[in-house]
Parts: sequence; C-alpha cells; structure tokens
Amino acid sequence: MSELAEPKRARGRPKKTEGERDDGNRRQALISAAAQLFKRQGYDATSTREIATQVGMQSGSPFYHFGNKQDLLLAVMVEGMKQAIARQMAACGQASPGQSARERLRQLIRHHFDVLLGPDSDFIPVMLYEWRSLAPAQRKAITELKDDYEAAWIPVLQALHDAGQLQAPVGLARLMIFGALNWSVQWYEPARKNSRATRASLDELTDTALQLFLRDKP
Amino acid sequence: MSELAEPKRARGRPKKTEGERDDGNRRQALISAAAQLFKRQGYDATSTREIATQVGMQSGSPFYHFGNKQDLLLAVMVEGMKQAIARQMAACGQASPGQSARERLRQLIRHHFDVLLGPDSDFIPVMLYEWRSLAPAQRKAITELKDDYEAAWIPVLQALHDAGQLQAPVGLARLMIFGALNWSVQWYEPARKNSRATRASLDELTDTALQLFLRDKP
DNA sequence: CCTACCGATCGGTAGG
DNA sequence: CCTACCGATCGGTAGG
Repeated sequence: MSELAEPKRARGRPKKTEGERDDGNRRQALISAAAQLFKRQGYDATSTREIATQVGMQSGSPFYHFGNKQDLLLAVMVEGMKQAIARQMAACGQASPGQSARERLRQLIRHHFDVLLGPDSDFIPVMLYEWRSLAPAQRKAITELKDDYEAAWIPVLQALHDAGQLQAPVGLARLMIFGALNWSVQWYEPARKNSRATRASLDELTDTALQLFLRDKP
Repeated sequence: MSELAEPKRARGRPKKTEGERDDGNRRQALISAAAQLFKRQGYDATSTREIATQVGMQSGSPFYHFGNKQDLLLAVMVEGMKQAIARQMAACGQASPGQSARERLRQLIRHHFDVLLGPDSDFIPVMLYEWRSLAPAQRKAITELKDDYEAAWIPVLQALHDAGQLQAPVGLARLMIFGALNWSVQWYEPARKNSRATRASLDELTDTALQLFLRDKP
C-alpha cells in the first residue's frame, strides 16, 4: 500500500517534471538550480525569476525561502563548502602510516579537481567566481569555511617544503597552487562521452599538477 | 605664454575635475573608466550611467561612442590586450644570445604580473573575469589576441621541457601556469606605500613562481 | 507557496 | 554630446 502512495502523491501535484521527487524540500531545489544558473550565467545575469521557473515556482516564491537574492547566493556557497569539506575529510582525512607527503598532496589535488570539475560541481565554482557579490558579513562566514578547507593542505605542503620537494615558500605556494587548480574551471571541458573518460582526465590533470609543482625526492 | 594657456583652457570648460586633460578623446576616457568599474564591480553590476558620470557625461552619451554596453566591454579588452602584447614584445621581444630559457620565462612572468597587478592594470583582469559577458563573435576577436600573447610562451616552455627543467607536458603546464599567475588578481594587494615596495613584491612573486614550476638544471 | 503588484533601475533611442 | 524619454526587467512585498 505504501508503495503505491508515492506515485499517487506525485500525480496529484501541479505540473512538475515527471518523476521528480517532490518531497517538499524545495529549498534544496532552489539552491541547486541557483548554483547551476549562477555558474553558467553569473550571479548578476541570473534573475530570481529564472531560478523560480527552473524549479516550477512563481516569481515571488523564492523569497518565501530566502530573504533576498544575496542570501540565496550565500546558501549556494555554504552548501558547496560544507560538502567539499566533508568529502575532503572522507577522502584525505588522516594520513595512513606509510603514506608519503607527495601521495597526500596527490589525494588533495585529485579531490579538489573533483569538486571543481566533477559531477555536481556547480557550487564551488560559484563560490570562487562570485565572491564579489557577497555582502561583507557573508564573506566572513565563507572565509571561515574556506580556511577549514585549506587547513588540511598546510601541513602537507610544509612537509614537502621541509623535504625539499617544494621549493617555494609554503604561503605563496599554496596561493599559486590553488590558482593553477581553480583556473581549470575556465578551460576544462570534461569528455562527457562516458564517466570513465572524465575520471581518467581528472587523474591526468592531477599527475600533471604534481609534475609541475614537485621535485623528485632528493 | 603657452605655459599659461593650459590652465586657462581648463577653467573655461564645464565642471570637470581640476587639472584633467580635456583634449577631446572622450572615447578613451570611457574605456578607462569602464575598465576600472568593471574590474571593481563586475560588468553586470556596473551601469552605463555610472561610467558616464565618472567621465562627466550624461546618461545617454556613452552610446554616441559605443553602439551598446557589450561593445564598450569589448573595447576595454581589446585595449588591454593590445597594450599587453606591445609591452610584452618590448620587454621580452627576442632572446638575447646568452639568455637561458629560465631567464626568458622569468621575464615573461614578471611582465605578466605587471599587466595583472601593476599600475593601470584594470584591463586584463576585466578580460580574464568577464569573458562570459562577451557575444560569441566578440570572443573570437579576443581569442586571436590572446593567442598572440601566449604564442611567446610556447617555445620558452618547450625549451624548458626539453631541458628537463619543466616536467609537465607543455600544453597543460601552460594552462596551469597561467592559472597560478592569473589567480593572483584575487588575492594580491599591492603594498601601496610606495611604488618601490610594489615592484619588489612583484619581483618576489616572480621568483616564487619560478621556484614552484621549474627544477634546477640537471 | 501563489496572486497581483510596485518602485527603481537599466540599456538604449530620437531629435536636436 | 545633451535632453527627454521609453519599454522592459528586476528584486522584492502584501495578503491570502
């Protein structure tokens, strides 16, 4: 009986895309739609009406969920950063005993490319390229999350620096490495033919980055 | 006598900033003002009225010089790229006989930082971060200029790769190196106390970049 | 969350 | 290049 309830409820709703889960968390749908549109068109070039339409709402309805457009932008960024931090901890959490610093950096970079270019990768690019559109108080909130994310990189880079594999000073090196990675959003086009090709490409990018930044162990 | 002519003419004009050269090339003034505002606020967040006000025009007057707002954006980018190419050729034009590839790359990077972060450095950052706002036909024009600018880098990187000082494949290395450099627009704050400090800092950035990307000559 | 709506702003134009 | 203006769009709100 309860198995039949779902489709019945879905049919009873106003016209929505067929098969869309309609379990009431419209707020999340707004955030995802906003992320996608903000990434493609930019924050200023995207109207709240467009976002509403994409999730099947009327023009004023997003403001039931968010006080204003800026708050929606902030929500996109917070959502993206929290996911990125959680996934980074899961993937690169603590060093295995026999793991080299180079290997730890490889994992961090590989995960970062995933966050930038992989599936569901609209949130972080929006955060990187729409920073300017936040209010100052909002920037502070995001800065804290960004610091959390970057904190995992510092000891790894420091270890590589101490070992002579990273010559540049750690502070500037971190900024330049993130630049090299983050810029890929501007030029990388995933080979969409199949997901395996995309994964392979991100692996290649990771290897290239390591070759570029690190020297061989002396 | 001719020494007195200048202030007299300036006084006779309608209210403009004191001492401003008013020699009629209003088009250039619009381009410079647009570059500054586009960089600070973004293209979409800057109105043509703001630009007009900044150069002392009325709201409709920019459209006497430019067909529409997008054309003004294109003019900013073209202006920036032409200057950057000319200055790059002047600074890093042809290799001196005894000049190493590493030294040639140093010059290219140092000049690039100057274009990104030095004085009068509004144009290229606008080009880098407002690409999305161009019409497709306009993008083609800018792409050609960008290819000209980047052409000078290829043989240098290739030579370094052949010599084993640059391990990563040249194509991807170029993209990542430009990323590392271009991203500095997001975090670099020039020490404005005096111009010497700024120059020194850009020199430091250049040295760090070389340390990061290149290995010692085997 | 929809309906109905508002004030503000924006890019752009005609006509001189 | 200014004056005067327009149509369109936008973020946001009241009231249910």
